[in-house]
Amino acid sequence: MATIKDVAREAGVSIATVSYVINNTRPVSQETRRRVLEAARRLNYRPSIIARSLQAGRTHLIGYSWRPLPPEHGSPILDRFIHALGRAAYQAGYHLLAFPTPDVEREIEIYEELVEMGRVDGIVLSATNIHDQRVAYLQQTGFPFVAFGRAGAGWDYPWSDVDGTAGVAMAVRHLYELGHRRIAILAWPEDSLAGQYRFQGYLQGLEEVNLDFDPALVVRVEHAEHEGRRGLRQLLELPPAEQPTAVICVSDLIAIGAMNEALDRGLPVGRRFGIVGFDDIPIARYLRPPLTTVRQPVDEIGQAVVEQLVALIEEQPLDEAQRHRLLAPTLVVRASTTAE
Amino acid sequence: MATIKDVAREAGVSIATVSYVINNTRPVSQETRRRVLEAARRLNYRPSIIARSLQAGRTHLIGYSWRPLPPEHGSPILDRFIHALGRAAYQAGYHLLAFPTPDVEREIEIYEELVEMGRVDGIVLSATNIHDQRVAYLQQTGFPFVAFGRAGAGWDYPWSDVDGTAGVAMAVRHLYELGHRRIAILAWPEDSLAGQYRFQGYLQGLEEVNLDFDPALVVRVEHAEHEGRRGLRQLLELPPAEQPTAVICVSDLIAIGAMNEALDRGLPVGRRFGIVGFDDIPIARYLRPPLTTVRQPVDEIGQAVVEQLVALIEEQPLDEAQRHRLLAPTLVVRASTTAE
DNA sequence: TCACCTTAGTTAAACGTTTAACTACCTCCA
DNA sequence: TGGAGGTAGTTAAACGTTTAACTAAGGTGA
Repeated sequence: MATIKDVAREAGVSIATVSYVINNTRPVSQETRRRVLEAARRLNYRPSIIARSLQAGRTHLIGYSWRPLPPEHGSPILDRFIHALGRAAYQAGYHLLAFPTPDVEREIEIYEELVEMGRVDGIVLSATNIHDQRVAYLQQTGFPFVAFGRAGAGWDYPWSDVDGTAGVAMAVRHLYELGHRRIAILAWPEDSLAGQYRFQGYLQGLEEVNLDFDPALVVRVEHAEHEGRRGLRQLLELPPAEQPTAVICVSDLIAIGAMNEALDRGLPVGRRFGIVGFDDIPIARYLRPPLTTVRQPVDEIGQAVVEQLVALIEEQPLDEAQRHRLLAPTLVVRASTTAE
Repeated sequence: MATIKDVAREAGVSIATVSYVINNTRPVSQETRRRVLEAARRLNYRPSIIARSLQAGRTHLIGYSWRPLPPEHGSPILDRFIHALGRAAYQAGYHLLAFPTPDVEREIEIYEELVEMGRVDGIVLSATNIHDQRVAYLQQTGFPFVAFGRAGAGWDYPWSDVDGTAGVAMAVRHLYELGHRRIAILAWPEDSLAGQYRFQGYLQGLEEVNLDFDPALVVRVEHAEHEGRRGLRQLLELPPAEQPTAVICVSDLIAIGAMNEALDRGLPVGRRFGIVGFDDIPIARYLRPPLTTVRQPVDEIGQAVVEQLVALIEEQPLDEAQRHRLLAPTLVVRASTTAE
């Protein structure tokens, strides 16, 4: 591997001159520049990124970690998010260091290691929770970080997020327009931040179309298929007149559970009994019936968090609109709400 | 951020001594060692990984790139593979640098950049194809790399792979035992290496159970849901007596297409008309009916390729058994072949 | 003619480690 | 008594860059 020294020798100049030519950081005479460039080309020279990093105190690496989920869940959104991050990072001149964290206990150690060894310049967080120790740690050390997902009360840091409220409200309006008047929701437990916003969208949607809120139509479920099933069962235990004619689910996995339960019971999923998911996971369109769902703008979020993080790292100021970015989801209408 | 100099000053020794203590690389007296450790603890010292990298000429980073797939496909296996790689890399003292490559044209540039700047110590390839320019480049430069997926003819490099042949043969036996005598396969085009091995498993399975090979029962399809549908349609255009009673699909996505088409036509998917997939994607178990499928041992493969790559990087010899590792998949039997 | 500026280049320090080579001291035994 | 050997530590070079400070040469204006 050729170094700057080799190029300097080959071109008959000092290494400083080579550096100035390569980085275009000071005027160099035509002739010398030509010789240097020529020598660099001949030797196939590339500056060592490590030496640069040491000198500059920057690695041009951004870290992203995710928590392992049981394989039967998959984590389609975060998977797509990794892709989006990688792409966006590359465009910004960075690379992505991706590390799955083991158990939540040892998680913070890994962050400390990465930060304190100077492995990465900044960190992207996702799936933050209310009292997130990673946030506490990073905030306290002043290390650059951003999150996919809004900050909990008491925190203030840059984030980008999907506007779950708008997404679910859209779903409510969609169902209302199809004639539904008793619309239920399978929501996450109250300690889920993202779940709260989506639930707000439910309330907001009901208000927009002038429907009364009925607590009996809200079931709190965990993120699992069998929980979706359980949620629907619980709704169907209501007296017939009080049963919903449509159900909004706070994730596609839950929607799959609800749909499976409905179909098992012979409910006509479609126009008469509507089911809406959230995420638009890749197979949503291939389910039977294909699932109407709220699509998260994952690529845009990846792009947004990288922009924010790079600004932080490079110490460019962020105004309020850039610090907190809420991206609009889209409603993808399929047969699970429209099939006759 | 404290450096080794700070620790040396604090402990009243030279930086060399600190280094020897930290790395346990030469005997140091009890007392001095105690003082150094104490100082390091007080200053919360961590060796800079960049400085170490520069000195050692190793980054302890391994690169993994994947090609972007259209979002309606998802790439569940490669997604799980990233997780597995990250975990395995961490355990081996490495980190994972994950980079999606843009168009195939500019792909090779990115590899050159990473390799020649010394960004990573080694590279993991996946989805290699017959005349893979990445393989050609890496082979030629002698840079350490391994692949998830076997080498094409003419190449020789370390790889780990799932034994697709065994997996499909298993599926054939399973269907045979259920009483099927006309078993079809929706296979990938012939230029797919992985597809070839799976197809071999089909032939091998037929032979094991003494069934004749019928070319009419083989349909070549691309990796897409609508291709699975098309494949099944084509099979059902055969005269009734020649139609298959079970179909093995070379991927779950194709199986989903085949299953959707079968159900649309009122075929009783299950014991009487069996469908088998390949991959065991996360939602396979939640399909209706749940999909019988061949599960790829993705975690083990991730582990295996990292072991191979680290051996290459650290110049430990690999014997033949370690150089090429074929991992057994498992057949996950669900209702798509057993439901009454 | 001389001081000063400009231009084009070089020298050397710095980034934070590791490690080979060296020094100083002590102990041991012939 | 003195050399050999061992122990515990230090010095300084090296890894490959960037960049501030310097030098040398030529041009310019008073």
